[in-house]
Amino acid sequence: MPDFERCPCAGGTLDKLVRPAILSVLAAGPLHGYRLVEKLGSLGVSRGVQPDPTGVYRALRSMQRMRLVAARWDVSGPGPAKHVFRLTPAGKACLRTWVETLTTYRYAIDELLVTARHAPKSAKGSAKKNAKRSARR
Amino acid sequence: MPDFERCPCAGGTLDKLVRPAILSVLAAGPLHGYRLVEKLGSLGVSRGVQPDPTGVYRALRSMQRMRLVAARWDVSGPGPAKHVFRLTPAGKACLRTWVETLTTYRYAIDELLVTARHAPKSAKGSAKKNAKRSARR
DNA sequence: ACCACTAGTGGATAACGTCCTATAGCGGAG
DNA sequence: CTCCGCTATAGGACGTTATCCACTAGTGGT
Repeated sequence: MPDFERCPCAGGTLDKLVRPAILSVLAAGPLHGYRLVEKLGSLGVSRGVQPDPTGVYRALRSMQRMRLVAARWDVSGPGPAKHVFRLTPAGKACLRTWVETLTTYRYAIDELLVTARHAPKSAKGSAKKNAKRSARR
Repeated sequence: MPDFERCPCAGGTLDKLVRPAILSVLAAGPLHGYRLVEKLGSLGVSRGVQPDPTGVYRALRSMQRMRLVAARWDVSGPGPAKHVFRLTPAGKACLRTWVETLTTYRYAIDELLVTARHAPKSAKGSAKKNAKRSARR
């Protein structure tokens, strides 16, 4: 079997969870981008690896344009200025929508897993082409 | 609250499942693209709507280049020529990898759902910021 | 002075899905 | 007979999203 390192099946391209993850973390309280990245990295959704900061920052700006999060600059503490984000009511509504969507998505994956585990078993067990699934459809 | 019609949270962009879905369907036996699209549409992963044929065809060609599926032309029946695809052993291995990946992914979604449902409840519950500001750098 | 860490960003690229359009075979309505 | 519509496949253009690389800037340690 070939190496599936850069095949989507290896999971490298399964994403789309950055935004709901951000919203989830922000739901616990305002936070600035850098800490957010750290939290996301420890969230399990990231499977151990720190998410790309650029992606997080861009998602934040996008969500800010959508009024899902509001931002302010914090220059009080030490170090560089921090961009602190907090959820807006719209962001909370968005998160609730995400919960519904992800629940549906989870069901879809469940169903797909059942379908996937149905047939493939062994590499040569498909000698039932004559078995005819008579009814059906 | 704004309309979330074109927000990712509405689920319109949750995808990445076309490839494993194709592999799953093909695991049950060879099929040509058009029927495949129909099957995928009735699979629940598609939430009722037929997947975009172009996307399916492109995924098929991509997977053909990766030797995950093999194709032949069927001109025996009536109507236009049909491109019939079947899984290769590599394709079956890929599907098994997908099963592992999606299982992991499902766990990540579960965890994210737990996190998401943790805090947001009402719009005013986050009055605990003073509680633990002391420690931590 | 140099370097590492914190904090935030822009550019380029690639993957993937989606909309619109085009083709070819073929069967039925007018 | 022509037009229409369904089956079946495919290309072009576009938008979104993630990732890699490089950059600015503050702060403190060697």
